[in-house]
Amino acid sequence: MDQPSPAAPAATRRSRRGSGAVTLHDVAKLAGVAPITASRALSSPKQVSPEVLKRVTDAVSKTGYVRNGLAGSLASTRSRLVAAVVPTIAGPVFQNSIQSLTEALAESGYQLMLGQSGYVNSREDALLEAIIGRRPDGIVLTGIMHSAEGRKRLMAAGIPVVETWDLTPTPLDMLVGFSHVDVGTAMAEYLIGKGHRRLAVVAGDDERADRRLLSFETAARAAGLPEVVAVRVPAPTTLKSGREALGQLLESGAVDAVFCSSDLLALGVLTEARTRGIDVPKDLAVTGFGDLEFAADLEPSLTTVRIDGQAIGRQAARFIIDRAEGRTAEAAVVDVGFQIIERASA
Amino acid sequence: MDQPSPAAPAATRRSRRGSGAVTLHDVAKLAGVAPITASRALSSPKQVSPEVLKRVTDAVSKTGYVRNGLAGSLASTRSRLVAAVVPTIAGPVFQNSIQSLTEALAESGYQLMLGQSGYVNSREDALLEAIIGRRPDGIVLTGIMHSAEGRKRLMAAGIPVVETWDLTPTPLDMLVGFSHVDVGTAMAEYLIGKGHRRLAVVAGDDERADRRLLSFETAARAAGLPEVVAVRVPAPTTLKSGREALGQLLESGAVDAVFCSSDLLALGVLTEARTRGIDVPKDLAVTGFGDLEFAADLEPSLTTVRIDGQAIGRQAARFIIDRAEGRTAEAAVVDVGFQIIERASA
DNA sequence: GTGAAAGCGCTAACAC
DNA sequence: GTGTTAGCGCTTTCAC
Repeated sequence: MDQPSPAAPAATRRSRRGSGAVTLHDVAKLAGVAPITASRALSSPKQVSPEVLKRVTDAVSKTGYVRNGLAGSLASTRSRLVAAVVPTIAGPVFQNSIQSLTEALAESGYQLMLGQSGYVNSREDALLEAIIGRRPDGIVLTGIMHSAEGRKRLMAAGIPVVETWDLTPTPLDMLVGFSHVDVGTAMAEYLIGKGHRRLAVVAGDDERADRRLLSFETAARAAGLPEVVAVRVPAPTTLKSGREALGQLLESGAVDAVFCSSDLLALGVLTEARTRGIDVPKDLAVTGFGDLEFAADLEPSLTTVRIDGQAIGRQAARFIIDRAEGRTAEAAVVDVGFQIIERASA
Repeated sequence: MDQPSPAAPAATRRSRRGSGAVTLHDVAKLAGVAPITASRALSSPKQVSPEVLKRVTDAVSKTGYVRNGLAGSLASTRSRLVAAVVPTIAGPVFQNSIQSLTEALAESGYQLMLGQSGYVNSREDALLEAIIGRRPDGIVLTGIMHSAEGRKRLMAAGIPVVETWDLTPTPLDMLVGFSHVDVGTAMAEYLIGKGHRRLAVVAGDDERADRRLLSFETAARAAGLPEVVAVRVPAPTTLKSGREALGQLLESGAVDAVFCSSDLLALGVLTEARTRGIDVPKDLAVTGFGDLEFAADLEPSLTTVRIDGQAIGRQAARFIIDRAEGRTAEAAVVDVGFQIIERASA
């Protein structure tokens, strides 16, 4: 049965092109079944007799076969790949989301593809093209897709999309987030309720922070307070920006409460306040945003807005997997809300 | 020339299966060329006459065609996908690397696939299988691949591998990192040189931190100092762990310098020291590891070990792209080194 | 510079 | 439960 050829290594050699790797064909031949049967044995073992199953798994371990997912995806039009787009991975804000997203996906056999759009939207289009080209089973966006071009492409691609970390009356598809407007309002009311009158904001230069700032200002105005002093810093926000921002703030006059658009910024403000001998919270109330892991253990501990990033990631995964498996996703929009965590700094 | 069928939408409908999306065939037909010509027009425009190029690009924009990378990868055995494995994305340590890796890859048209292995190696095997199945053009590992099974699989797969953030005399393939042993030694010598005698370490429970700890202890012993006091904390490290660790440290007697295995841990130690009225650096020297963005702006600013995470990411990308494009990677091992950044805390 | 033919490795659809 | 057939959408090879 063997061709008169030089003694070949265990793994069968394929005809002309290809990677030279072991294929399902090789496994099937070794197990004495048809390729499709080997395929079934690997992807849905129950559909196959125990005997055949054993022969196939034996052949797999004997050859060291690893399924070519590219070929499988092409044939089945299901890639089990999910793309996530974040402004940058360097900010700690989205880490929890990405982590839980990755985990939840992995549990169901899906893999995450990561793209960074930057805070400017210029790269987004090229990124989108690269992503769609891979035919992921879903795309998770950080924030809302605003660009008309982007929306069009995404809709045309017919790939399930989850927008996150924001709320909009006009979601592209699915959505899991919370209202930045409500955050700004709630924080203003919280600080006002604590008796603060001269409010300030240190906000990163990004669109969501802007909206928190705006509603914060509106609420302050509505309460008859003096105009909110706002300092803008570049995104992504840093401790350093926070320190510098407090300096600027103090120059522009008296201020008794600062709402920072990230916990890192707040840590900067806290640090600068300390070096200047400003007592927090007595002389100055400081609040952050994100409730990062370190917020509770700062000195003073940080009053901040808790966003359940894990829940966002998990829910986004659920949404996409449900779609991919053909289950109808029951709800297209989930508002995970937020919570003001009262601690020592305000 | 048209079949007597109901007026169809712009995009041609395909025969039976498939995604229903526009294919290269559709584009080619519209442009009046063969599919392969359309393919060339898109992937190597120079090989095609200007006239044909225009007809093809017009057809692309008219149809909204997006290349199916799955099919392309299958045919060309080049996926332009690179996998990265990190213990967790939640620690800030690897962020710079991942970010610059992602960027460098994107610039050359490659995409990043992200996998989290956790700090325990149990998930690693399943992850590896999932990754290899996608036939990435390269795999970037955080740390060294130790498991024999993992090494075997990786070698068998024939995929370029870059191990990072460490050094070993027996790399799997390519390597870009630095010596943790040297870091430990250098930091011990630095602190000893500053006159400190009672050294301590707060280290995350991970294998690389272990090695820094070990060489730190060895150097202290060699200098005739009393035994180093070590506190282990769970990985990933947190500010909270740092605070608690200092508490433990103080119980075990006098200590005048602490080397923390991450800057976050060091921030915790700094915070706890302040609340206890311990003056840093007068009563206690504190050093970190990582030189995270915030280290320079803490109060006191943090003496720490700078690792150029960006360089690691960039070099890893270079390595893999060079391999993928068939250029011989000139050097298989790059030691990016490290630097002790002297600031106020020690 | 352009094209025809032949797969890449897998799975959906339809048998039996 | 298992097999046959026919692609998924692209690119390689080899012609012209």
